[in-house]
Amino acid sequence: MVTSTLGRDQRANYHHGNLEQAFITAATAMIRESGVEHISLRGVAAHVGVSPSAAYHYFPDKDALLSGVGRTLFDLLADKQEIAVSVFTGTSAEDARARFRALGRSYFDWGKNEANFFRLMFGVFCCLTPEGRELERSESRAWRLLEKSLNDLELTGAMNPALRPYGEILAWSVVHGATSLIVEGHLPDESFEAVLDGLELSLGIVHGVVKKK
Amino acid sequence: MVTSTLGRDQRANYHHGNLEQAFITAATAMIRESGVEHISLRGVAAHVGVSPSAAYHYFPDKDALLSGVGRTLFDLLADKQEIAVSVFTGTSAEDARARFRALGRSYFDWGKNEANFFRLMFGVFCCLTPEGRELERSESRAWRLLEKSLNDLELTGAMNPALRPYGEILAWSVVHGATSLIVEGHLPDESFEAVLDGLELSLGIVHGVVKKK
DNA sequence: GCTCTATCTGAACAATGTATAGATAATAGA
DNA sequence: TCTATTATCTATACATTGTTCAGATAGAGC
Repeated sequence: MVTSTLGRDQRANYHHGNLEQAFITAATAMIRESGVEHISLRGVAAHVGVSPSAAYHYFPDKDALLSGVGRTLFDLLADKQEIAVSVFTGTSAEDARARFRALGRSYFDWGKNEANFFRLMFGVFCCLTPEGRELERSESRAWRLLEKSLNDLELTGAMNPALRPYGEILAWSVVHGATSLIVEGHLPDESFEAVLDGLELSLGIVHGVVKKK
Repeated sequence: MVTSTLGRDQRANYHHGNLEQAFITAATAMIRESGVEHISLRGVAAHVGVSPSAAYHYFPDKDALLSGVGRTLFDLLADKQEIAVSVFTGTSAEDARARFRALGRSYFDWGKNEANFFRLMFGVFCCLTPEGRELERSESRAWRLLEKSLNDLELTGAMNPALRPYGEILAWSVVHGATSLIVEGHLPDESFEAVLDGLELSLGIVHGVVKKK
């Protein structure tokens, strides 16, 4: 049924299909509802239906498993953001602005609805190396979405060009900071829309492009 | 030597002076150089020179100890910020702007130089209740410093009054977000000054108050 | 069918958070 | 000053954790 060249892939089905993926999937589900701080390797193994030691054939230690989860979460967030942006397809300044807000809001919604994911991604448990993270940032889909959104804002005249060089890091900082502070309970939920309003105002107002309504 | 009315305080010196404070002090020192994720209650107790069980007379569990550390760290940060701001005493727009930057920079410096502290304060281990945190925010010295700084900016004409309602949450979000992202390695260190530049520009530019230099 | 190798299990270990019973020392009252 | 009391700390124990390692097992290749 399976050719010999697929032997290796087939052998990966030994007992549990792709056990590495099974571990990441189970860990993700358990983290989602309990938070990283309450996850044990043994618990994940039990959930997968496998002995704890089995994990060590795929991950050097528990941290590596959590980092694996983290990587998939960054991908998931990027998915959400791509979908959120794709809703607005026009080329007007209003559309560019809608895309920009959708981008920020999807980030916040993710943090709010998946707080345990958010805390893992940006917390102490997701030990991606600084090099790996730097690479990830420059290559990431989310970063390119942000770049594109800001380019649109500038091209449609919805943004002060003088602020363009600060665009990505400023927008990411604002949105990430507000999300973090709200998720951890330091600011009330309503703050996020206000922060978005303020950001939009402060980025665009010099051109007199006053947001409607 | 000690009057009977001080008996209770004196009894607190039983064996180790104020053991509760000793635990917090030791935990703080150990967290500072190793990070919360590597701290054990037993290790802290050993460092204090006391049996692990002794901790349970002052803290219901390990989390409570860490929260205690967190509370002192918020105080320490506020101290740093008060000192940073106090350097600039003038009443000009330039001074107001200098105070504003000093406030942000002291926040970032804290995060950068005391990354382990920063991660505890805003991470998953510092489980202050949402109510307590909300209270803390509105009452905190740091928040009042920020309020005052923004008032100064507005009064000296260094800031667009239309943005004043968003001032605190916007500034805190930007500075906290940039600090977090840099501390966790998602953005390079140099980003912070750029973010501050961008923030200052975006807050003030409508008035044509262009920063010198 | 036999051998080999990847894959997983079982048992073990040290370290951890925490509970409980008891020891110890300071205080209060006589 | 002696005794009883109470706050403070210790010793011990237990379940759970991450991790290691020797061995069992099942599938692949001949």
